[in-house]
Amino acid sequence: MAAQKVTSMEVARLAGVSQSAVSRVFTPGASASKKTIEKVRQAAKQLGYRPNVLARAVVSGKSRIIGLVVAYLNNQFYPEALERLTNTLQERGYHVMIFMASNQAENVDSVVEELLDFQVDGIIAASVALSSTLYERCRTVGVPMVLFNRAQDDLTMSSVTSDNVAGGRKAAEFLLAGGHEKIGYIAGWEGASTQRDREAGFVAALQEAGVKLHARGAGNFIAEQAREATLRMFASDPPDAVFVANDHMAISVMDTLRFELGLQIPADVSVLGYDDVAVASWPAYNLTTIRQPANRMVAETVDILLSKIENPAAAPRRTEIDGPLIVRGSARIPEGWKT
Amino acid sequence: MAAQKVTSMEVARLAGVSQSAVSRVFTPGASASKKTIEKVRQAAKQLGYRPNVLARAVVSGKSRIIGLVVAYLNNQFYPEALERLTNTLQERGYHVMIFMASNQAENVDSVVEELLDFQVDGIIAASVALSSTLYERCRTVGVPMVLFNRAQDDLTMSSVTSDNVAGGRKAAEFLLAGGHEKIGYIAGWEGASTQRDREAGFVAALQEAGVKLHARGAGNFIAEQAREATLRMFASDPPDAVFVANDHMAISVMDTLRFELGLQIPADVSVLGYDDVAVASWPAYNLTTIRQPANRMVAETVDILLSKIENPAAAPRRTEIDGPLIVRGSARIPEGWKT
DNA sequence: CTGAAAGCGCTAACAG
DNA sequence: CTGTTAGCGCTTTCAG
Repeated sequence: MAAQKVTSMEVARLAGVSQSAVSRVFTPGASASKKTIEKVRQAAKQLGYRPNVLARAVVSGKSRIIGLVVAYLNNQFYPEALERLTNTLQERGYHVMIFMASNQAENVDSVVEELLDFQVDGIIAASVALSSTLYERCRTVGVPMVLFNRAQDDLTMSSVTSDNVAGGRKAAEFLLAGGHEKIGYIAGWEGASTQRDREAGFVAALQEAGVKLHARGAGNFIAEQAREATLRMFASDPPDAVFVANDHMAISVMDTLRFELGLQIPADVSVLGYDDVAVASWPAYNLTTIRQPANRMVAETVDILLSKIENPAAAPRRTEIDGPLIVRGSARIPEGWKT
Repeated sequence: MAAQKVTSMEVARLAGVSQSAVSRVFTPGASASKKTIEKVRQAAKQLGYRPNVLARAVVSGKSRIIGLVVAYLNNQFYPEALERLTNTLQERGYHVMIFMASNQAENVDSVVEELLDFQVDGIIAASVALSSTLYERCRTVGVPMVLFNRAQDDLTMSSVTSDNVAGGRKAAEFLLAGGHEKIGYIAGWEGASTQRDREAGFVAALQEAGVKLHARGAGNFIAEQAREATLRMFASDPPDAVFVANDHMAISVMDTLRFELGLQIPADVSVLGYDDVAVASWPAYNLTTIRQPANRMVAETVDILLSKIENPAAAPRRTEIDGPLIVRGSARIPEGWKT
């Protein structure tokens, strides 16, 4: 029966070396003679010793823990991103502590405080907004943070998003090219920069073509609210095309259109989404959408965060990754549309 | 500008008390005079002090970190469970460190070792199998573990699942009552107890009715493999009903049946799933399925784990939670079927 | 390269 | 109730 909890001291005793020798053997950047390493490894294995990373963190000041704050997981984009994020960080020798937070700013703030208590080396805030005082706090404490899939006005804050304005434009151009004239928009949560940017790009492109938004509803990024907004929007003078702020809602909009209102897609109405989550490609939906390149967004997020951890003086980066329009069958395809 | 990292010592100095007094004020079970508490709180606020929970963990031996090991997040059941798990634990004052692991046992093992390095107070293994040596290791180290949505033969291992055998039976009874005669089954990953139990219950109930399985395919819990299995199964002498080991695959099966094979559901073939994830209720699928009560499963999991943490002598619990059949439209409804 | 010694930030007896 | 004194398990100078 192995001991309850083996310390470096016990290993040292068995190996006949000092405790600090043991420490060195298990510290990446340290040096020890081949013989010592051998003896220590041997003793460690025999005892089943593994360093206590918490104690290490206390003295070294590096916990190698990354705090991840995330709001909702029912939008498929997040589980996907979360999985990649965790894997990538794991590969780089970091570990993820996860915190759920609703979008209420106060909640996010208190949650980040708890996170700081764990001496996290960095924070990834996925799709949540946080107060500037809280951000300020992270900065003075010296914990870097990057916003994932959300941006804030503060230019000192690093963030990674897709190019939402450009994405919104692409949606408009596609609908316009398809000959649509009555174009509606179903918005996400108004507090989100992603929502605002997508809409801004969309409306701007419409305007440049001399078309004004035919109808607007708010779905708040919530499926049921998107359904209600759809019902309202189609009650009278319905649009012939709808751009929905994300796929999660777009799916709900399609269901409502087809199964509650008996409309054909895209014969009666075209639907466009944003994200390209897995379900968008399922034949039952076959949703035309703007892809958010989750893998690249994750890679970039991790890059920014780790380089800031390794070099606190690094300048903040605000990355916007361009995502392509994925043409499927939920929206009329303009004649001669080139891939 | 607040200091970089404030220690209890600095607070003590400012408040004019000893360092241990500060500790006491911030330790739940400790006592201090009203005056001391007041002074300390005041000084702490002024300095922006918060206790370093890592240091606390080192000395107290309690990290209040729970390690969560999870394999895949693309099956919607897991994000849902993960969200609840995290929230519940958060409310109870614990925090979740998340580890992704593929189903390869070696991978799971190494990941659990890393987890142990963080001195986690407990482990939740969601849908992964781990070697008995690793489990043994957790036990000697004194870290309780509970299996979520998976069980193992070892009776000393706590686990929480739905009643998969009963669920399998319910599926069979419903199909039988619907008058189906050629009944197929699409299996999940054979290494999973959930898969085995669902199939066992299903086949047993069929057998008792004198019906034998018409066809069997393996989908491995992976959507694409379920599609291929479906194609194979329907190539010749197709069944008139299929029970699929989980919703994730059932969705894929439905897509294949309708869009690749041009079959009507349930007119040509009935489909039954297992889990009742969110998408099952979407009108585009409207999948009849056995519900896994995620909320109750999570509550039970947390209960078992925390009681084992608080009282290490607690006996292991193996809970199987009964889940109802949710009748929707993907399978023929037997005449006079009562809810 | 190696051991001794100091110390990370905090909790937990222990006297007073 | 409070301050003093030991540590927790580990990293990191500092001599040798």
